Amino acid sequence: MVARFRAHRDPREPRERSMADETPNQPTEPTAEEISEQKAVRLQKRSRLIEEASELGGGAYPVRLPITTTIPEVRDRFVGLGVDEASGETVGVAGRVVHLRNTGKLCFAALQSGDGSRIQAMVSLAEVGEESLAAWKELVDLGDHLFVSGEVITSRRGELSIMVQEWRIAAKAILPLPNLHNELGEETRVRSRYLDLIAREQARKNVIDRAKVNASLRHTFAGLGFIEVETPMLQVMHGGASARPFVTHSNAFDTELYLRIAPELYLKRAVVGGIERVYEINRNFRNEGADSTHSPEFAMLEAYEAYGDYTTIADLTQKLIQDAATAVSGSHVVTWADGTEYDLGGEWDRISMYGSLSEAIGEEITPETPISRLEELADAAGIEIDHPIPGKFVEELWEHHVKGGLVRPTFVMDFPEDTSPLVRGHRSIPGVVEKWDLYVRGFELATGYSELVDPVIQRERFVAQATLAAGGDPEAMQLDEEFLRALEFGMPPSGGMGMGIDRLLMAITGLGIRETILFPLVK
RNA sequence: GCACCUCUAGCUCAAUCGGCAGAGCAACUGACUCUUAAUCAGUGGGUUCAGGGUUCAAGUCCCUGGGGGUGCACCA
Repeated sequence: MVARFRAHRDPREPRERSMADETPNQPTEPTAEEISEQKAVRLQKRSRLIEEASELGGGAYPVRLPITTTIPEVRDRFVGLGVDEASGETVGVAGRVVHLRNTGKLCFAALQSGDGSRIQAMVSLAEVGEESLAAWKELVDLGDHLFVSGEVITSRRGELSIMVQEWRIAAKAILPLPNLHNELGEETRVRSRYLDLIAREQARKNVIDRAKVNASLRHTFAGLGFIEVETPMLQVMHGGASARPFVTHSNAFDTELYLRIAPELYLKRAVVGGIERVYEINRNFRNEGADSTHSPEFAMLEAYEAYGDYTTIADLTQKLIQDAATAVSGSHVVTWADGTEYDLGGEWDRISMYGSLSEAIGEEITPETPISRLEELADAAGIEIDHPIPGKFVEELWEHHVKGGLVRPTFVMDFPEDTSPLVRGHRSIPGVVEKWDLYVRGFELATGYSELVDPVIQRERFVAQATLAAGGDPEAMQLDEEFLRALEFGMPPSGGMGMGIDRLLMAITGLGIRETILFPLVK
């Protein structure tokens, strides 16, 4: 039997078999022994459907079906139907077979649509006749897409059903669906996300929530007069962040190109050009480690607001996130996948890094605190630091003493100057810069600045970075002469912000990063 | 990069001390006009991730490589 259908399926097979002896390393079609029993059976059914297309109507993969409505619509419309009632209305719907019970003269199938809603199809000998019923039993498998038309009724058990008058295979599945009663293993969920989407409500919800968040962000921006732009992802030189880039090659220009690590330098050019409220939502690529909160490619939001500063951009960030939370859960209180409720509402705390650290250790720490004292405090806390500069000690001490205690969303403001060389100095406090990090759910969700717009200082700092790059630091920025030239024409004072979209989803849904990405990179 | 855990049927998982490789669902044959993880009778299905080693005997122990996960380090 297997040999018979294979002749239909693959006419090249005899040739390949003879070639296999001469070139055993060439990839060949799987032999009959390599195809699983279940796949072989389904391939036979597929062949039969195609051969007998005229009799059965449509074959295995019809191009068009007389669909009149959707499964969720039917469920909605006939919600009031009682038990063992007939509606008198005929519909035609399609869905994937996720449950199948064939008894002697009455067969049942549950059809599932893409949103996960289901409806039962009942195939009765009395309605369709012997031939159609027999064909149903022989040809319909779990996992097939099926079209049915018939009257909407409820079964004796009260299940909303379609009493089938006509049915057709809408698309024959030749691989068996996974067992829907157990969750897929974690690896299969990620590698075969399409199966995860069929099997798991949460997987479908994740996709929809992400779309809601993206739509909400754009809606909020639009309401505030921000313009969305798209800037280069292939860049001649990488800049705007400290990170290792992916390198690729352009045949047309015969040059190395970098996948961008940040859109910052282009968005600032846009601000120079007069697009005073500008943002981009797109992918960044960083050739670094991957773990539960880092992905090599990740969606990033960057926004710049001319005549704003790091406080106005913090206001904007809070509104963007609160609106997104509302779009997903209907309020500022979100419910994570584990059932925890998390409140993103209200005005978020804005604490200063030095102030909160001082409070936590009961000792006044300022940019003037001598490095010897910082070293003692680090030793006491068991912190080791590779490149001992005062700001690094302050940041590490802050992470050790304060970070873990942040539960509510919190802006941590005013960072040490020596660890943030590319940020504008604070307007009134020497030694610190106008930068904040937003912590939500214990991780850094966004970062904002009063942007450095002085072209002379920017050039000095770029030169310093370029010196590092020349010295072999793979993360140091290159000197972007074109960007500096743009700044020299004058960039208005601006607030700027960057936020990881994947992390925003994590904050709203409580999921790991691989769950928030539909198709995460896997080897 | 380092350490630990893990990989078995289409899917989810068992397999005691190294001793015949199993279950549920799925599949196949048959019965059943209200099933919905149906029931009943019967049947088939395995390169135990790959390669090497130890042993009378390896899913199990050892080595090398690969995939996945977790922690640490690095990193925004």
